Amino acid sequence: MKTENRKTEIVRVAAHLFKEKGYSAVTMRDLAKTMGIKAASLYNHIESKQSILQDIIVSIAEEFTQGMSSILAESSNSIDKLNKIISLHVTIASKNADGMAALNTDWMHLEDKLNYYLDLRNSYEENFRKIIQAGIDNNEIKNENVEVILFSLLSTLRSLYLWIPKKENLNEAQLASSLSHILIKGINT
Amino acid sequence: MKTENRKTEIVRVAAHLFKEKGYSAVTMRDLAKTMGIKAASLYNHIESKQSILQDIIVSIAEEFTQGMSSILAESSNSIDKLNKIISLHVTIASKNADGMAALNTDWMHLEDKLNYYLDLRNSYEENFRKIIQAGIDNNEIKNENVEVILFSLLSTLRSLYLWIPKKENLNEAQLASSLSHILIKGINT
DNA sequence: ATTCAAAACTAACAGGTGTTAGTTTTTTTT
DNA sequence: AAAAAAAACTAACACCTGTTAGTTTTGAAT
Repeated sequence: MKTENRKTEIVRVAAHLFKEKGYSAVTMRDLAKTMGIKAASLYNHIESKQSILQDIIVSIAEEFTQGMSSILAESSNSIDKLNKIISLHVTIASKNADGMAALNTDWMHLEDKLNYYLDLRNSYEENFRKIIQAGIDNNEIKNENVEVILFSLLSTLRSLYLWIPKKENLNEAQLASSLSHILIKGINT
Repeated sequence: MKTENRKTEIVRVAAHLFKEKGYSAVTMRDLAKTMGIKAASLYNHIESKQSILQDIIVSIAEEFTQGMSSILAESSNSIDKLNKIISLHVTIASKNADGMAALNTDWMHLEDKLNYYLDLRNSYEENFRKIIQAGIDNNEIKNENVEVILFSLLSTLRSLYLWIPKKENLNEAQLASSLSHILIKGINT
């Protein structure tokens, strides 16, 4: 059973460096040194620096897209959907905090895949917005400005990657539950 | 009356470029081209690229520190203090969204001033934490995990710079009010 | 033991980086 | 109009950047 091949390891280490200094400030020589090899050797495994960023961001973006798709397919009410979105973010950020950092702060350095990423992100936000609006329409959610609610929720959820690695004494279920109370009880009736 | 000297203009333009691509990805030649001059000419006005980042981040960090200090000096209750913190963030993010971007995403590229910045940030967070804890202690705020409340509020407030420039149809007072309802009504009793 | 592929290496490239030195042009002050 | 100050310029530096080409080492399969 092949567990983690060299390429996957490189991408994982790169994501960790990207989180600390950002994509542009991490050189291929930095990455190579952390891997214990020379920069040129990286190219036996990866195509380019850019392809590493693509791997990191696209895989996570697609994970969110698929998660949102599952949530929409379920016939639960709006608050249930929001709770599942919260869990989705907690799960992904817990599993891949480094990758989430790249997605949040380095997406603008995507080249070929930039438009693809932006399309996924816009779709995600639009679905999120519709869930909130539906909740307002059927009195599950207070009649506040939809954009402010969306922004407030997404800001918190998108920042989880910064915070989860520092608080290891809280497990995923506890965190999701606590966030649900704080975020949802604030906007429901 | 001297309005804006050349150095201030350079720092302002730099902050705008930093917001779009990040500190590391913006070159002095990029900055010079945007200013309509040659890169070497920048050095008649500024000391170094690093000094531009310092100017941007330190001035904002000190603005927050001073704002927090004023809020603490007032003898209002915890919810009042939180509302004033929200207004502080809305005001600063509205006035200087580009600078907020640098503070949020490029602080790790500070060299000499890194520790000073981190000290200010830690103090700010600690004061914020104490306000929340005091609110819990005297029953103004629900007895939820303080760290999760702090993280949730700060995440939203720190992300304002991303969002304010896109929604120009909402004025500062309306935004602060709307945020207060959404963020505070969720955590008070 | 030999073969073969995976993964490392050295050396180098073409162009980009922040910054300095010295000079010329432009603007302001007298 | 002359002098002084501010702000631009050209040219160059020492080093760093991602990446390629060609070669050697390593480790597993035959």
